[in-house]
Amino acid sequence: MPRRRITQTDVAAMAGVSQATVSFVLNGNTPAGVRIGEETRQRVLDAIRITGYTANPLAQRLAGGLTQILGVFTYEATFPRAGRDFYGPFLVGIEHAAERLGVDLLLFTSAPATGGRRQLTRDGWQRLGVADGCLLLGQHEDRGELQHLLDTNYPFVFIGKRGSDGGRLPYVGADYVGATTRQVHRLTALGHRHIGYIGVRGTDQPTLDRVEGYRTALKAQGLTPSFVEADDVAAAAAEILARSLTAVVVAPENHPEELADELERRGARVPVDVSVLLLGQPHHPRRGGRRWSGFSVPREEMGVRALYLLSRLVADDGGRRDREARRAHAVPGTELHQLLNCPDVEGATAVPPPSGTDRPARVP
Amino acid sequence: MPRRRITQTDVAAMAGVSQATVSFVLNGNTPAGVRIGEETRQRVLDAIRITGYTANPLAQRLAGGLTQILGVFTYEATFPRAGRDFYGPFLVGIEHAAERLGVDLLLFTSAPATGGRRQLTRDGWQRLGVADGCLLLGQHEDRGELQHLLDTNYPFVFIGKRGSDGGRLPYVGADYVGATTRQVHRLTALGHRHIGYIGVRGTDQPTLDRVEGYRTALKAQGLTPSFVEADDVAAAAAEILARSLTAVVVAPENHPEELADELERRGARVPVDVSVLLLGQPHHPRRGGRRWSGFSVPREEMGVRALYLLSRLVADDGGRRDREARRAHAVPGTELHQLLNCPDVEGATAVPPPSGTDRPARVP
DNA sequence: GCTCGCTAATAATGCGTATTACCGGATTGA
DNA sequence: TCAATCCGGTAATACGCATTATTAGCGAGC
Repeated sequence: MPRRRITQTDVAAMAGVSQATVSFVLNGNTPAGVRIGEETRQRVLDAIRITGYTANPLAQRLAGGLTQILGVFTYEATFPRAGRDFYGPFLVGIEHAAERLGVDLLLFTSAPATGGRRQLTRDGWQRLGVADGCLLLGQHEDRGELQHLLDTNYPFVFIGKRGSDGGRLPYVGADYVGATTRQVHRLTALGHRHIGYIGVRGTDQPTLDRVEGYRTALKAQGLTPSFVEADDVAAAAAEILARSLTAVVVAPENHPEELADELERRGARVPVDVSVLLLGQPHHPRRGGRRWSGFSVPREEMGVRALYLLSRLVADDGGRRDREARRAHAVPGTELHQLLNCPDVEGATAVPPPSGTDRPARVP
Repeated sequence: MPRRRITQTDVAAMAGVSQATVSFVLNGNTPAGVRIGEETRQRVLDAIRITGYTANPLAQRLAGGLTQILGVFTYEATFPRAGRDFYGPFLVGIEHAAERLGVDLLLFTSAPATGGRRQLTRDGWQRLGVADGCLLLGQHEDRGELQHLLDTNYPFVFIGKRGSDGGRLPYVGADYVGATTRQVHRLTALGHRHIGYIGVRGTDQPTLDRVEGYRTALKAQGLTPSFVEADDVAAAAAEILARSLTAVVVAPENHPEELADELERRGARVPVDVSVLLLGQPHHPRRGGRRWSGFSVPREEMGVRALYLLSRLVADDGGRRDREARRAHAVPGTELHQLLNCPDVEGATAVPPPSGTDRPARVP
């Protein structure tokens, strides 16, 4: 009952040629010494049309070709059962790009999860091989794994800026430094002089970048940084008031909602007494919650760009010929390291400081 | 530079045996006539451990095995750029199940989209072959495509009940009939006697089921159905008031939010004057919008069950031996047709009818 | 007559695995 | 002693495709 699928051999039989001829016609390739007459070519093409033949991606790959499948590996669950949907927006972009590229997406959901984090173990390496290349999303990174990726020359692209040894790791990231800098400038333009940074200074790249942006912007304005590294919101709020800060910037993972609540509980209105700029989108938008001012991370666009970049890396790698002519002229949008702009979000949590504390820098 | 991956031949060389022996040891299979000594077996296993060998899924599949990849085909974009995220909840469940099954997911994003709908054309058939089986999500269905699926004996499972010719199509659906029936009973229990059904009666399965549930429940109560098939909310609202309905049931795609607004604009308060039960989750939950009463579709659970079912179909199909002993005792949770319960949502849009119109059926 | 050079293909091989067919030596049965 | 049986494996092949090496035919030039 399960009738075999049409193969090149079937097509060949129908056209009265050899399987190899069919392969040549399909690929348009006539590698040095092989010629196919126009008449035969047409016969083959007709046979293909009639039988509705399509290549078997697996066999192609096994024979050294490409599957037209691109992989997506997430270090955490791609679609979390609980908690915020972090990867969703990326996938929207990734899928869109995949559609345009005519490529299927392979989600590596089988990777063994150790302690909630997926590992790219040896078991996983073989599975990667099904795809022509792979997108890596998530903060976690394992030196050994990355080295192996580089060693085997397997095409991959990180989503999210890679700082350490970033030179060799292709990525598409968000410009947290620039965006954070701009947020501080928004505040100083409103007249703020005492601007704090809320949150523990972790070692993940986004945090490092936010801190750098904050530092840079304050220095440019001749102001002194004020880091509030409290463990809980209550302590943070107390510290903000103790230091008489009129504005703070805070990353989404540092509980801005709760912080604002805590501030108001202590009599400081947001934003009238304290402006709050959010360095990214809120994690758990509340129903009827605040409309945060700050910036947004272009996740969808990152997904698109990352897949395009990956696609190009695959193409470069797949076409083993003429390696030199490659980066003769860099194709725009396919640089190995891309930092996308994070557009400002107007919102409603940034206003001039209360009079009597700071003064607007310039009165219109 | 791109060092070859470890193959069975490499392992064989290290263990001093033939490639075939390695294959036998790996599969535990000793197909009638082949015997492997315990000592050799251990040597092979050691070699596997040392080299970190893992099977290449492509080669396995090509040789008639399984890839441990399951496909997901959506007739519309899986992750829509705009509009509601319909498939998301399903994917949460699907991914979770995939993780447990140790299986990767292949998203068929490359299928050519004609007029916004993906087609499963001949071009797609070959690509399907990469996966051991496939999940189909979306309302659209093409007779020819389905017939082909059945003919080729390719394992697949629909998400969403399949009515027409449903007998042969495996699916995991939601019990819209039962859930809708229950909603009407909720209303009658509150004392409503004039209950309308809002929305054009489409031919898609969920709508058919909702209408059936509505009909059944009303008949059981000795009440007469009242279908409001207006094109726009204004007309619908007018009709509701003209017919003096005290409660309506409405599917999420029929703009319940706008309908409620329109009713209140005309002086009828929701739910005081008109109770509204939502037959499913709202499509575009508003910030600070109503907390709808009604039921919810267990999409996540549907995803889980569907993938489990698919996995079983694949296993049945893959183990070509002893076909008969198969459904000797049906494994629970793997019936070919599954209808999942849609739990009630309490909400705040269902109250007893205003006194003077209807009376509570029973006063406590 | 024989080689050279060109056209138009085909035969053969490899990719990594599963599987079938076969084989060589040792032990047993008569 | 010779065949039958059993043990422990190997060789060969197929899967569907890409690619390299090779072949057959034919007209021209020496």
